[in-house]
Amino acid sequence: MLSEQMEDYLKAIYRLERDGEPPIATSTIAETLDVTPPTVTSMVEKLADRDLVEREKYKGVTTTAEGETVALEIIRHHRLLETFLTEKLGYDWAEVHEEAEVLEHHISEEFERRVAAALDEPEVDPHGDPIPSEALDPVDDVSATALSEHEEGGRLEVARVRDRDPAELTYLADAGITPGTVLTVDEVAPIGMVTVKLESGAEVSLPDHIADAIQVRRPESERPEDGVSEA
Amino acid sequence: MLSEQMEDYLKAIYRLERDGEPPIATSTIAETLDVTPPTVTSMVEKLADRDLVEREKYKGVTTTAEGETVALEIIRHHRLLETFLTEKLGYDWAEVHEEAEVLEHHISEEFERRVAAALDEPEVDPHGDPIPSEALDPVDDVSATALSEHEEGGRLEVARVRDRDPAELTYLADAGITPGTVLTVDEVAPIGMVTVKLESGAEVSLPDHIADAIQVRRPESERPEDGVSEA
DNA sequence: CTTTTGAATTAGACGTGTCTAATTCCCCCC
DNA sequence: GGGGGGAATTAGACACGTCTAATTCAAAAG
Repeated sequence: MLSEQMEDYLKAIYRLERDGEPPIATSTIAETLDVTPPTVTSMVEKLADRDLVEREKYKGVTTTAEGETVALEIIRHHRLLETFLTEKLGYDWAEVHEEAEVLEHHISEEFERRVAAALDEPEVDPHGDPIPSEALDPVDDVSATALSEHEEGGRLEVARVRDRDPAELTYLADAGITPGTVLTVDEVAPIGMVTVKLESGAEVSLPDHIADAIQVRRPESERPEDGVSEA
Repeated sequence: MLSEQMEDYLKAIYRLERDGEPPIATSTIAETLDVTPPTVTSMVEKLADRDLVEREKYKGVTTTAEGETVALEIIRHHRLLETFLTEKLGYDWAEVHEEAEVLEHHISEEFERRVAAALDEPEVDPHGDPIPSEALDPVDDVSATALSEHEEGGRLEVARVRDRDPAELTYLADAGITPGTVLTVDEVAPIGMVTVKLESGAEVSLPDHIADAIQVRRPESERPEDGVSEA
């Protein structure tokens, strides 16, 4: 699992990228998170080791697709929580931030889903900020069931990998599967597994529970920008 | 603040005390929390340093009144969360434990109050276990307002200190205020402060926000046992 | 093409929570 | 009342996230 701190760094870097110009400087991150620059350097090294950010020494960092996925996930948690606290628990909208800031790191995906459902899949939080959607538009799950139905054989682009377990993210990344990867589903091989073929020709077999985390779309479809700003 | 781990140790020790015979052995705690005995020894030393447990070397530990307060607080969080997840988010009662186990360490007192209110101050959780009450029976708050009204001048016993910030707990403990302490409210001195007099004759002035955390009752009143078992 | 200077990194340290291996202690049994 | 044996503690290590102080780098200024 990613530590709470790693999630915070990723979230901060992602936000800074949207405001200013990437790459993001060490000192900027340090100020944002209220830590010293050496601390940022060492944390950023760890993030880079896990391919969550791209790092150029002395220059700064940018998030990778994978890092961005994590950041969006946390931002989604945050905004969903703010909405929930306001709508369902009667918090004043001004006081939800602190609570959400903590809880965003500790809720499960199950909790996220249930809260979103209870709120009727909201698209903006009480501050009016857009809540990053769980699924990015024309999206399916690469899973035995979902795929045997309609996309089998077709070219698909990985849109997101909805998984917060870095062991699995790393596993997928090592196998060459990250957001942006184009793949085809080869067959719905042994029970409980899915086999996909990458553009490189490599074939990868995945257990269903991992395949389920991969969200895909048709390669050429437009990608409506996901508006995401300050929380 | 207490770490998540410290809270877990306290909760475990508290529970073990209720089952078996105190003092609780190092090895018992180790098994419960799935850590090694040396780890328990070192953690227990820290807990003892903060007066959250009483320790007898080579014998074991028992919780102090202060440690018990923390344990009960966490257990209350846990059971309130289980109830909330079940009632309001449609979780199956069998699957709430994991989620509550994590969240119990991260919700604020505000969240706790609002959840309890939303559930109509429940007294048992979905497993049927009693939810430790926020206030112990005939209880008031030692705060400027609460006290200027009815208990001014009377003898009061400290029932609980509802505060999870150890800096404040330590501050109070150092001042001689812990559960069981008998005190009188001297006057509602400068604005935003409360002055209390201890049996020792010492006078302590407290800012309202700390005084608010102290819950008192009349000294001789019965203390109906707070039924609390497994979660 | 130097020099300067401010930012970034390295070096070395610390507190927390954990571990394994070594040692010490308590207490029961003969 | 001395041994043994099992439990507990000490010793020493490590990963994490953080810090300060020292060093190195890069890019702008001359």
